[in-house]
Amino acid sequence: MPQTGTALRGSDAHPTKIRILDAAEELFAARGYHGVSIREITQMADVEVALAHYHFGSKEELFRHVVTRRIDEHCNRLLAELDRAQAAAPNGVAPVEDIVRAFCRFSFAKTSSADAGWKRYLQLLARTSQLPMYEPVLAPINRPYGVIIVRYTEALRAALPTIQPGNLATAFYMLQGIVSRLLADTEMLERQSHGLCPAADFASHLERLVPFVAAGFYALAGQPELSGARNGNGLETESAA
Amino acid sequence: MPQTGTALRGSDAHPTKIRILDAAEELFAARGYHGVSIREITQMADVEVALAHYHFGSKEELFRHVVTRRIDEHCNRLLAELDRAQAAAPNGVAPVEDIVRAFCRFSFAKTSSADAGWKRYLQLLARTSQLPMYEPVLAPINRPYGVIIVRYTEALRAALPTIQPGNLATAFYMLQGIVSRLLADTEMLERQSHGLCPAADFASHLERLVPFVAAGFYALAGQPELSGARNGNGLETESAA
DNA sequence: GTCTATAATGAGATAGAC
DNA sequence: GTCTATCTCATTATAGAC
Repeated sequence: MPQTGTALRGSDAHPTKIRILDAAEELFAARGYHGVSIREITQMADVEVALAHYHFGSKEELFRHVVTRRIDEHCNRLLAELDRAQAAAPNGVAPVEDIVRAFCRFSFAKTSSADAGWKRYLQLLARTSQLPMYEPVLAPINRPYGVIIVRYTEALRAALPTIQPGNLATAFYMLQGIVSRLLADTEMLERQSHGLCPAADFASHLERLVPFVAAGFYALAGQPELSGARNGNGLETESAA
Repeated sequence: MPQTGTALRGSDAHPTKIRILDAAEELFAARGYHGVSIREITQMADVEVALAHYHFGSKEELFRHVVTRRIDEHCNRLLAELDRAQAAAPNGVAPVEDIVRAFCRFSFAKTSSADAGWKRYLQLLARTSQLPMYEPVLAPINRPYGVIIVRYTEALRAALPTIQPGNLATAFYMLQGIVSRLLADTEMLERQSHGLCPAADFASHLERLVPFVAAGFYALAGQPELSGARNGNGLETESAA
């Protein structure tokens, strides 16, 4: 009988295509795109090298597939969390704290869950998002993620009617930097805190992140927009003796 | 006459060793350790491939030299800025705002100055510090940087006597995440703000970062230490319909 | 869909003349 | 210190049998 769809192989839990994607996800997250070879990936997946090319064509295409496999669910959940926060607010305007929490909830939950695949995918995004990768690879990430930025920015503006646009964009960007670093998880926080803040304890991270970031937003909401001309505001270090 | 030290070549502005280091710094910052070949580096430096091996031995050694070339001055300046902030305080206890500013000043100034070398070095650190690199390469970075963490943590604790150790470590870690992302500079902020926050305008970044982060520190200073047992605090997403 | 075999290229590193 | 030439190995990718 001709099997038209992807079929499970007799003995293995997952079909070849999935095994390659899983291995690629793990290795790309650990060492980046250039730091991993297809041979390593197929070796970890326990399949022949040629199968990676058969299923995905090229290494670049494989990387794209690793990202696009989860990006839609990821973005949908980020939006769903925001919707939930706004629905819980009486007038539809969620407070900053709830918006910040909504932005973290799904990622933190997946990273601290038993689902190693999601954890590695989020690590991969967090670690590579700070590198300027070629557009063909980065485009499938940036396109859906752009919607998230817009929706959250709107929600934050509604929660902070007095905030200036530049302050809002920068504050949200700082939130993203914090979340990204927590998801990248190089155990730096655990080392710096001498074990007091375990890298995997995302419930604690969230309980600290929310008041920290919310207070930051409120502080910037009370600040006027910066003027274009600034002199002597603390960035010159060369002239001083 | 025998020239014992490194000598300038007749026509070029810099000696070979420096040219290789400069090219390596730029390329490693742009694409990471694995994304660059020695041949690319020597080509950009306009020297023969063999010279990279003559001067530095191996690619890994070359990368180490790129980092260690500036790490001491970098760390000394970070400490000097902190000393300056503490000296300016009447009782030697600098306020949080000044400590945060001290932590950013040197890096921000160098990145927005005309010195492209420092900008790339800081980019390299910011971009690779989120990747779990092998110890032999990362050790020369982490050793001197560890002193910075300790000194700044002590200063922050003095400024915030009521803050709990876990909250302090996490807040400082969040500050590092923000600074790191700003230095990595993939122009994400500029895109998200529709050009309102130019990536290179670090004076504005600092004016927004300081009140944001300081408010976050104050918020966490008023929070009790987290208890070990936490249930149902907002990280479960699977069960809900 | 899976395997073996191989093509074609680029990598890090070294030897030895100058 | 610098250059040419080369060694050795790993890489991506493909062709073709099963």
